[in-house]
Formats: sequence, C-alpha cells, structure tokens
Amino acid sequence: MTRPPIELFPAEWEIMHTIWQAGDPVTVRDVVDRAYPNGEKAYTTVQTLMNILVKKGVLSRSKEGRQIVYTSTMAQHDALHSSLQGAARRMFQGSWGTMASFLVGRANLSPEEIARLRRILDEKEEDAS
Amino acid sequence: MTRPPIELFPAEWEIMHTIWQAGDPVTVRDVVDRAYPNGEKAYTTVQTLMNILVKKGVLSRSKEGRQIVYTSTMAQHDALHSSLQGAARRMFQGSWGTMASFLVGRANLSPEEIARLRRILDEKEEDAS
DNA sequence: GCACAAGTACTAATCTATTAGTAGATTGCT
DNA sequence: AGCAATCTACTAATAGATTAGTACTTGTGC
Repeated sequence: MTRPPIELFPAEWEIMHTIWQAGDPVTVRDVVDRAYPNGEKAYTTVQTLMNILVKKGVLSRSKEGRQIVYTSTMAQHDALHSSLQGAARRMFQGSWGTMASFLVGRANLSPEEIARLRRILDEKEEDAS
Repeated sequence: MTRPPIELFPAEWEIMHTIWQAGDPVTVRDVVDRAYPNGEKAYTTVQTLMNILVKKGVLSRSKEGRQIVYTSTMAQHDALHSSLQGAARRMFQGSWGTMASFLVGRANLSPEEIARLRRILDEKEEDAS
C-alpha cells in the first residue's frame, strides 16, 4: 500500500526549494518573483509546474481570501530522502551505506564538516548499543 | 571547454552496471542475457540504448573480428561522481558536504560501515594537514 | 549455393518533463 | 459601471527517454 516514492525533477526542485525557503503558503507570483526574477521562466510555466506538484501530492492548493495559495505537504528532508532513495537504487543497487562512503570519500570537506560527520557517527553508534 | 557533466538515466544505469560487472568488451547479446534474462527488454531496445550511450561518449563501439563490441570509456566511479554532482546541484545547491551529512545521518549503517567511514575521515584529515 | 538464424540499421511510437500561449475570469481603480 | 492589469484554466508544442518493430545484412550448416 505504500505509494511509489516521489521523485522530483530539476525544474520541480527549483520550485520546491523556493517554497521551503520562503515559507508556506505561497502564490505563483511569489515563486516567480523569487526564483525567476529576470523572467527565466514564464509565469504560466511556473503555474503549470506547481499544479503538477499538487497532483503529485507535494503541494496542496487552497484559497486564502481570494488568493490561491500553495502549501508544501512534504518536509524538505522527506523529499530529499525519497529522491536519494531513488538515486541509491539506480546507482548503488539500493545501498545507502555504499553511497555514503562514496560521497564522503570524494567530498572536499572542511574541518568543520569532518567534525560534524564524526559526531553523527558517534550518535549512530550510541543508538545502536 | 569542459563538456557538460554526463548524467545517466535509469535504463542507462542498468546497462552500464551490467557492463562494468561483466567486464569489457561486451556485445548487445551479452547485456541482454545478463540484465534481462526473461525478456524484460527487447533486444533492439538494448541495442538502441547502447548506441545512445556511444553517442553520449560513455561507450565506444568497435569490431572484434566480425562481432561488434562495446567498451566502456568511463570508469564506474567517474560516472557515479558525475551523476552525484548533478544530484547535489539540484538537491543541495551543489554542496557535497551537506549531501554527505544528510546521507550519513539517515543511513542505516552497520558497525563495519561506520568504521569504514571513520577511516575515510581520518585519511581526509591527514591529507589536509 | 541456399535456407535459416542472428545481428544491425533505421524508423517510429509512446510517454513524460518542460515550456508557454490564449481565452476567460477576477480584481482594483477611477 | 467601465477599463486595465492580473490571475486562472485549458491547450498544446517541444524535447528527450524509453520501447520496440521492420527491413536488411551477414554468417552458418547442409
């Protein structure tokens, strides 16, 4: 009964990042102004994409007064999780561990990031015990 | 002058994984038999995909005797790197560090994988100094 | 040499993401 | 109320990924 994991596509990510950053709820105009201030995408293009995101269940639509506003129904980290799951399946036969190692091994990490990763690993180990 | 990073799509990943695992060079038949032993994809479908991969520069085509064989021109880790770069750009505004943290934080890691990640971090720190 | 099997080239249909236009509705202003 | 600007719904064109069919070529066994 678990619906297929949602995956977002490049143009959809752009819009969702904008919405998560701006904070709910937003109008089409809000997204256009923030994400494409120089007309990189037509108003109606953004509108169409947002309605697709509603159909996908990632956004919800409602009226606030006389405005139509969109609210995200999915936390950013859940969307990231879901899409990364897809990537791991395609690229690493589903293994998050392998993907994590690969990524860490090739990332150019600052000392702070290294420390942060160590802390995360420490916590994991505690939880396991 | 750097060509746009190559990104592979789901069906292309399946084929490339098969080729990397089988070892170069391979024929269309090899790939079909290994990856789709129960006719999940038609022979000509695989052939078309492999020729697309040639056009993308990920495979090369040549004659070995009278057979047409395909050889990968890209190491698996380079393809993974390139596609993950795309994912990081879309999903984490280009930050590998953030992506790595997210992934490690949410991965269900075995003690061995945790140890492995620690070793990788240790090496990174040494290299930095 | 000829029939048959396997492989190759070419074509094309389908599907989905992306982009945007147009017509009609709504709202705000005078 | 009338007009202009904005917004919404609907339609559709384009592009690229995926799938596969058909016709042609090549090689093999008799």
